[in-house]
Amino acid sequence: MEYVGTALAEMTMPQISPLAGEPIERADAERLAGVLKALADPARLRLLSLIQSAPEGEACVCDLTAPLGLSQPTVSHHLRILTEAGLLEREKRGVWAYYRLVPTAIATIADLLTPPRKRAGKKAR
Amino acid sequence: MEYVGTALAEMTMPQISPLAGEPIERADAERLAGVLKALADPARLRLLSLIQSAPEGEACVCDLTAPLGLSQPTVSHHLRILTEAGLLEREKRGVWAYYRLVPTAIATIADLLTPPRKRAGKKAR
DNA sequence: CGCCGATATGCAGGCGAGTCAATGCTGCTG
DNA sequence: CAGCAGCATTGACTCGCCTGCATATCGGCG
Repeated sequence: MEYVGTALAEMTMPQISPLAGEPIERADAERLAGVLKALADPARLRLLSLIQSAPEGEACVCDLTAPLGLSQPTVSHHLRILTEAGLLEREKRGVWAYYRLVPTAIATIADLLTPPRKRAGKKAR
Repeated sequence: MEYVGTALAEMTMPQISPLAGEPIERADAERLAGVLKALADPARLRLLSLIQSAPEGEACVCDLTAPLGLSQPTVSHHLRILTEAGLLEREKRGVWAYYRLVPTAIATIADLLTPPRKRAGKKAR
């Protein structure tokens, strides 16, 4: 399979109703739930954390299996889910596959959750 | 079973390592994943949205089954999960059970996800 | 005090998710 | 070019979760 299009990208542009104001639609709820589901796993949260705190902000699979205590296929599986959710990006250099965080992806999710009340400090969205 | 103690409450006080900086511990990852798992469901997202946008910011089960298109036991089940996750609070008045959002619960989750970089605008927590 | 309405709980079926072992694929390296 | 190392994919197993039906519980009303 080749990459079905980063659920986050679909929701970051067309403003998905954040968890505030009007009741959200079914489709919006399902898309937001989809991205949250990608986050809602201990192994994947640790993967994001590990990658982000890695030397260059990037890491390859072989660096991640040990700290997680999971098999290489399993780690690869989780990385795939995070990538398809739009949270990670993959770059293959030689034999290694380097993963890094998509810059504003997680912040976008946080913004979708946070009610608009009192958010004067930030750029007006 | 009677209410095992609002996973969010356990993580909001003792500063759970947010998804930034140091690699997060297994226990932290599991607790954060637990709360996110409560959020990562279309029906529950819609419940939160419906309750929040209800007249007094509160709603009883009988008002929620119809818009969701789910049976009453199922709605009750989801409300229970959200309550145990620390996202909702329940108040029983007469025959009805009114649910409302725990004020800063969702914002707390958003803060745990957002990296600390460039968060000058907000109060220094 | 007995019935009815609003919720909560138990139980069961079905589907999706996490994990690993085995295997295939690709690009280095000797 | 033959062998090896790093990753991805497949298949199978298990477990947890969403949902509905049936039932128990609790409060109000006639």
